[in-house]
Amino acid sequence: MAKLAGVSMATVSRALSSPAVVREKTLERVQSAIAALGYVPDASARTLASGRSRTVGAVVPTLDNAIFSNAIQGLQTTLAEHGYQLLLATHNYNLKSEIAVVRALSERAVDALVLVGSEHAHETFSILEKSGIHALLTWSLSNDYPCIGFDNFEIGAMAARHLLELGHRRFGMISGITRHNDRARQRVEGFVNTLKAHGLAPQPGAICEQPYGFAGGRAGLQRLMSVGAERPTAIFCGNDVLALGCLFEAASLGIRVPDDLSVIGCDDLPIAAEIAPGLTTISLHTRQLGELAAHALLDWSQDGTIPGRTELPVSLARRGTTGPAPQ
Amino acid sequence: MAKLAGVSMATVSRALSSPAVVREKTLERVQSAIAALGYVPDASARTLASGRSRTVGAVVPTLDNAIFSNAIQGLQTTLAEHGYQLLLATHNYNLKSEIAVVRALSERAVDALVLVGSEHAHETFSILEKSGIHALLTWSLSNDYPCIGFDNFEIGAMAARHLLELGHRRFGMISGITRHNDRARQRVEGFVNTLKAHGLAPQPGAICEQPYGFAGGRAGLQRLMSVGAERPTAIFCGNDVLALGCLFEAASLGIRVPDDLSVIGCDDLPIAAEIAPGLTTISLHTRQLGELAAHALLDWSQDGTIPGRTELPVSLARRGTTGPAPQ
DNA sequence: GTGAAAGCGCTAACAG
DNA sequence: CTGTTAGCGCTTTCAC
Repeated sequence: MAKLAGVSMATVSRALSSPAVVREKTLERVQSAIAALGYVPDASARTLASGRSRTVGAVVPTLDNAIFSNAIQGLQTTLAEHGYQLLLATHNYNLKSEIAVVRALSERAVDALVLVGSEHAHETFSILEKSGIHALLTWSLSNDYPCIGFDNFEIGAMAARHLLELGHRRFGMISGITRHNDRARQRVEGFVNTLKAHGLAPQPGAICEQPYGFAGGRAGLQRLMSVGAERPTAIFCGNDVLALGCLFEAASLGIRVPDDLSVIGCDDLPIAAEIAPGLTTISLHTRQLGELAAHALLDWSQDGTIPGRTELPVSLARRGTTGPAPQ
Repeated sequence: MAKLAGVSMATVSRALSSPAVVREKTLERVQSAIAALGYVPDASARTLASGRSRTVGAVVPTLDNAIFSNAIQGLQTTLAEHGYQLLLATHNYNLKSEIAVVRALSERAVDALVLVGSEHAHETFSILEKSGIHALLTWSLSNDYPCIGFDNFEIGAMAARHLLELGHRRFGMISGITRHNDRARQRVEGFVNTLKAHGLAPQPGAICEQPYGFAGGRAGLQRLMSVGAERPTAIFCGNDVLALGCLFEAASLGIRVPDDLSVIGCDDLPIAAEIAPGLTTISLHTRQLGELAAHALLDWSQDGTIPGRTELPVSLARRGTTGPAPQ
């Protein structure tokens, strides 16, 4: 024991967790003993005895999507700065996996958990309640739980307004898979409802769901262009990767953007600014979301401050791939 | 206690960790009691008592680079399938941060740790030794530690050979920052040494280090094109993001690829296949690296099988942005 | 300010 | 196959 340095284990413990409460001289002796012995405290013992693990869990759909890995990067970095570690898990948009993963993390005695979206299995919520783990929802807004996210309905509405202002009248949308994904669903709703409000409800078949990836964006454009005479002159893509795929396919098909077709995405990935013409897209600041989430969780588990509902701003970025309606 | 279901806590423990060793009837009773009570085992207590946490740590430079987030995705998914959790940390290419983070994870009693690259601070290695934590190096190959990675020297050599075969004689390279990054450094060495072996040592100034990002690739091309008359006809970029930035800048500058300039990257990101012409690049299979690492760690901490040195294949993908030397 | 003692909830021999 | 008995290494009252 490091208390071969003349003090009791209780004092060592205090020297480590609340240095302010031990006399300066004692503190020094403890610290040099620690250095000499190469002593490393055991987190599992600390957790067991104190009930706090200084670890937070995060469950995201996948890290293959840059928006999530960026947010996790921000979350982890901020947590680490405050002595917290990150237990990370993914569920690949599978509700069962999410339940399993949340259960696994809850056993790990995480001090708090961040989830993506507001739609989760009943069981997920009940595990959280029973274990009393603080949960923070991200990306979406919720009235029932602490959350920090975007108004996804507004994102869709914003895209619609932009396109309407440019004079378009025939619209298409390439959405991500909406099943078990409230973000994707709300973007569709925001887009469609806004068009409807202008008496321009999109035709059946004009809303096309595609799996995440460039291939999805390509397939989406093919579908939307094959509906006959009433081809859309403007397409809203639920995220930038679909938008990029759509753009690549347009190039393959010889469709000029934005002359023949306007395309707008969402996320504002770094590459959106690099391609020519720059992709019109909606900025989200996902990195910041991760950092804010970290601070909210830190405050929650340290001071007991329950986070409220934080809405992050969204805004239109660039206007390269959208332009006036043809003719 | 769940042993209100008629058995001792020891039996509950066995029912959970080695179900094969308890009688079927007893097992059932325990399980229904568990379900009824909503009992959730406490991982910190299990860890403290057993000395195993069923948690592995991973330390990567950053998640903002898709190659790392892909590998982590593979690692985490595979670990979860076997009941293991992932503690994730990043260091942003900062040696001090890495030490801090490795220390933090070692306190968390991780059963094993995965690191990126073979170059680390002495202190990092000594923490690992003292704590006896199993460490697996990834991305690079090592003769001293268990590892699973790529031959980064060969990657540079492969790029050089490809360009030499196309008849190029004046070369440039846009490398990632080589300080504290053995992968980047070895790629440079492989490239340069191979050229030297053919009597075609690149001029001073032809090897240009740039920070990761599209901007780095753009700046790199500007630098290489401003060296005067002896402009390179072929450029090897240390990774695809730099290569893409280089390509974007070439487009801005009116340099035709591959007619005026050949560009080759490394990583084979999904977008490499989508842009036109497809980016010539070297495939790495980082997802697989993550999965293999998971299996290696699982075997190591469960059966004690010490992983050896695994070299993952690399190969040339596509030939869109490279072509014969001009003239 | 500091020490002594009582666990935190589980696993791991050891009997039986 | 199952119960009993010790701790795992720390935090935390409670006295001093």
